[in-house]
Amino acid sequence: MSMEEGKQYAYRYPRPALTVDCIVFGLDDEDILKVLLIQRQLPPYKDQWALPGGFVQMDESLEEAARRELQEETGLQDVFLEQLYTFGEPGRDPRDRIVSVAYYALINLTEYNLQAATDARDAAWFPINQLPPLAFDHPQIFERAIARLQGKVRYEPIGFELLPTKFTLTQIQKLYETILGHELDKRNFRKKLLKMDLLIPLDETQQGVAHRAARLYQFDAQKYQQHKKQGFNFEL
Amino acid sequence: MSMEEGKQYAYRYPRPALTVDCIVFGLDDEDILKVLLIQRQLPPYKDQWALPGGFVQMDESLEEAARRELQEETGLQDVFLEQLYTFGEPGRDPRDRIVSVAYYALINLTEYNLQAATDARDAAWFPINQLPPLAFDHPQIFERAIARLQGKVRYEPIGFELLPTKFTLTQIQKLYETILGHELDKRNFRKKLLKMDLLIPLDETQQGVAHRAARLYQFDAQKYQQHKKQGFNFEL
DNA sequence: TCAAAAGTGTTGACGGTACACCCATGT
DNA sequence: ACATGGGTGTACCGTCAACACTTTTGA
Repeated sequence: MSMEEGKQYAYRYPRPALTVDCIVFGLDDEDILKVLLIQRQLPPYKDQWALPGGFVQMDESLEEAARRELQEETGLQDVFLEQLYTFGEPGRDPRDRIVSVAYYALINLTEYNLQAATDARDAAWFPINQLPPLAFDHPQIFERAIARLQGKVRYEPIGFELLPTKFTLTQIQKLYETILGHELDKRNFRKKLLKMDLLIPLDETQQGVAHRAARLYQFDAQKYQQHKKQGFNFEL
Repeated sequence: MSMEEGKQYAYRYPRPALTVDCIVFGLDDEDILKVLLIQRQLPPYKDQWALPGGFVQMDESLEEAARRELQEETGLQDVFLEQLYTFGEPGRDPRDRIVSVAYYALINLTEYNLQAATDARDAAWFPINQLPPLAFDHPQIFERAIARLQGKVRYEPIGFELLPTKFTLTQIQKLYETILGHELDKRNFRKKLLKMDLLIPLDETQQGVAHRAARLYQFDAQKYQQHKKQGFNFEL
């Protein structure tokens, strides 16, 4: 069918509803990787947990819709947000034909005020390996998000989006171990990471630990952009 | 906005139309990488070239819609098909709000009868670096498809989907050179590829060439699946 | 002084890259 | 015999993986 015929078809026939769903990853104070879920208050799947999401409005782009949802749920703006995949099996919502464009977001929970999200009686953060049963096809969406995250942290420095601006090398190593699901060699990891020349060592150490305090670092996003233009490839 | 509120919203307010667009890559007799385009017969963008596509029906999944379109345009079934990205800027179609889920397909043009596609007065294959001006935001869709292809051929053996079942090593090298946009060293390329043990060398050579005939090989998809399960990673 | 994590180098194996010539075939 | 691509091996270098002990700090 050509687009022209299709256009007329579109007038005559019903259209699927279009939503966005967000998989919001956050790293908490204890360096645990968590996902934001909403407890449903109405059927179907009443009282079950689900990904935050909502309908796309006629005058906003898909990404704008996702950012709006995110803003409404967490109060956060300017976070890392990327389209993940579009889910459209006819039976995925029992009420109606609903196609959902999934986005995933990376935020760091330590530095911002997320009371709005965490205080809300119907929203909560769950460790990624202790999720409750999820509504709809949200388990599949979550699986795909994890897979994307695992793939992408290896060749793009998106892990830093989850960390506070100042972090220790151990923090980022633990984060990578959590995301990738296996342990990494400390010396090799540090060597590789530091050699990339993307971290600014600070004259500051972590505070309040009962052992030698680790040096803090900052990710140099500007330098990364420069290097990238010159063909440099981040890889861990 | 929660899903529940959204549901009611969905009843009261208009929905975007939902289409699929297909970027169909094919390798022709002369090992040129081409894309299938359709010439539009109605405004907007009348007489311009566009990606094949059409509206998603209420009872079919997104991938089913893409396969149906593909079947209608090329007559082909069981081809490699993967979701690429969903495009939903409000202004991308001047007539109406249309959100399009893009898929890309890989087919080999040498072995199948594509008269249906090529004979059609309004469909034609264009070399990927000699495209005519495209309608709508199709240039962006195409760009993203190329980028995906470039990324994916490096770590998944999808290049073979474009080749005939029997091919020479030079053929696949040229294909990689075309997709990646730079030349590769012949000896190193062969060494790496053959070491993976995924190619079955045949007792057959190419025919009708005015020089020494090259050996033909076949991709061993079954062996690839086995290796993959055991943690093997294709990489070129 | 103990516990707990920070920090630091070397070696051997492997894989990547660069590179040039002879061979087989058809015209 | 010539033109055209087919086919092959080696040497160097950089990167990765494995591995253990000393240092600092707070309790």
